[in-house]
Amino acid sequence: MKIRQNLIPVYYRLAEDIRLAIESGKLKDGDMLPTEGQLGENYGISRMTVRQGLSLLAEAGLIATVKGKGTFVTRLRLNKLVIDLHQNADGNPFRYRLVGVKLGREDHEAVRQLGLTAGAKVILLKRLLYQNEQAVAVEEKWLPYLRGKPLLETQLEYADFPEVVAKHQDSVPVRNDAILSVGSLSVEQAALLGEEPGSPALLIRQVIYSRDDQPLGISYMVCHKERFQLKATSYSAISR
Amino acid sequence: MKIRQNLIPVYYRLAEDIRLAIESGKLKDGDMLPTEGQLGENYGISRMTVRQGLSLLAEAGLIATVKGKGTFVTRLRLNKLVIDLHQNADGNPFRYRLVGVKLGREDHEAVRQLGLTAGAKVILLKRLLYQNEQAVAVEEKWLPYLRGKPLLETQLEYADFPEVVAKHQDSVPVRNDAILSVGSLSVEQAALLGEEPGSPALLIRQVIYSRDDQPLGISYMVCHKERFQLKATSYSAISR
DNA sequence: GAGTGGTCTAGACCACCTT
DNA sequence: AGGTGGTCTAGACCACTCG
Repeated sequence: MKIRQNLIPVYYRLAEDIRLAIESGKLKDGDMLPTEGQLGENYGISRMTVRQGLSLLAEAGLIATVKGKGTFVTRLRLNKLVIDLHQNADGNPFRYRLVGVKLGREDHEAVRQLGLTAGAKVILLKRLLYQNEQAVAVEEKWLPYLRGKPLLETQLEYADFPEVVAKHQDSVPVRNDAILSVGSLSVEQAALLGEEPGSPALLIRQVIYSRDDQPLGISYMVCHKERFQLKATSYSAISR
Repeated sequence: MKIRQNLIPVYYRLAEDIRLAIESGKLKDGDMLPTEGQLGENYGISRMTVRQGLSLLAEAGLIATVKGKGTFVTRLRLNKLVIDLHQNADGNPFRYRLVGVKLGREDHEAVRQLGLTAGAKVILLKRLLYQNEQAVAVEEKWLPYLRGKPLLETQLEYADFPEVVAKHQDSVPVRNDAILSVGSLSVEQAALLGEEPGSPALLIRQVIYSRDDQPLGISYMVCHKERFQLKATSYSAISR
């Protein structure tokens, strides 16, 4: 005879119990949890179900399992932060406006980094990022030109950089490496943002790679230093 | 009679097979995978084992399961990037050097944000971040003063901000919110970094919270614009 | 009602660690 | 040798979706 609480899975409640014990300080960094068998007995559930609960905590970085030894509380890694390039620090998403498309053999650092054979054509896209009718950043993207893979206007107005690359390429994008730094506005960028040329700006340089580490696209974002702030957080909830 | 390949778990090979199918383009965004039952038959394994493999892919963001409908390929979310404040863009970790400790009732934006009662004491720590014998950033940290929770010199020289907070506080730090922006060097900061006062710099403002959203510490990092670049990546491998 | 993923069981054997 | 987590089974019932 079994009584089943359908609303909340048992493994989830186990995970919540342990999470609260950790966050309240009852379980401290390095402490060993009861063994999976013991937890199963305590909750009257099978070991596989215990493991399902513990896997949630491990995913969130709250515990670490060591084969042959046990399961231990780990201090949260709060140095690892997640940024979402979709949105500004206030949580609002961006609008895009295309301000230029060029097709040809540009001479630019990005073109060389795309690793193209000499004379290959590249596409250069310039977009303005808007928020509340105000320009907040300029984005310049380089993509290798592929015949039979037209760029659709709608994509260019709405899709973000990884999405544009995904739609335009045959290869599947699997990685995006970015570097954040500080630079200054070019004359053209300053005009688009309504700022003084040379004034400081946040730079975000993205390179999107395929599985075999071929660069599929490069993006330079130049962000207005007051209107664009990047938010990053360590937040990692346990789900389900 | 069973033949067991001990080196690589079956669920892992299942996950790798599907991952390669996705990354090579054989399975496209939105495609439905075979059902869990079918995959189990194909590989001659039980459904729970299939699910274990699929959970790896779901964790990495390659697939999404929908109850009652099926399992579907999802385009990787390459907008979400992870930054590691432990290290510079070149992958080398930092060294810290304490350049000042103050205990008292400071008047600063950070103190108000700590939500302390009027007149409560705060600790102000100033550290220099070094790399290859070169100062790359200045860090200023505010913590509420707690009696009986001394700050150890060794921690201050080696631990990063979340670790210092964890050691000094009774409450458990559970979240770190950061904002990245562009600012300029104060006279003191410029002197420490050997730069001109007022020259642009990357600002990283971190606030560490407890479970009940109490701020436990605030950190301002001011980074030399050539010597300090932040690396961010979307990379998410499947493990085990 | 048929098909799907979600939860859960009560076992089994294995690999690893400690004593 | 005994304890731990890691892998895996062959079922079961549930909740959800769709025709």
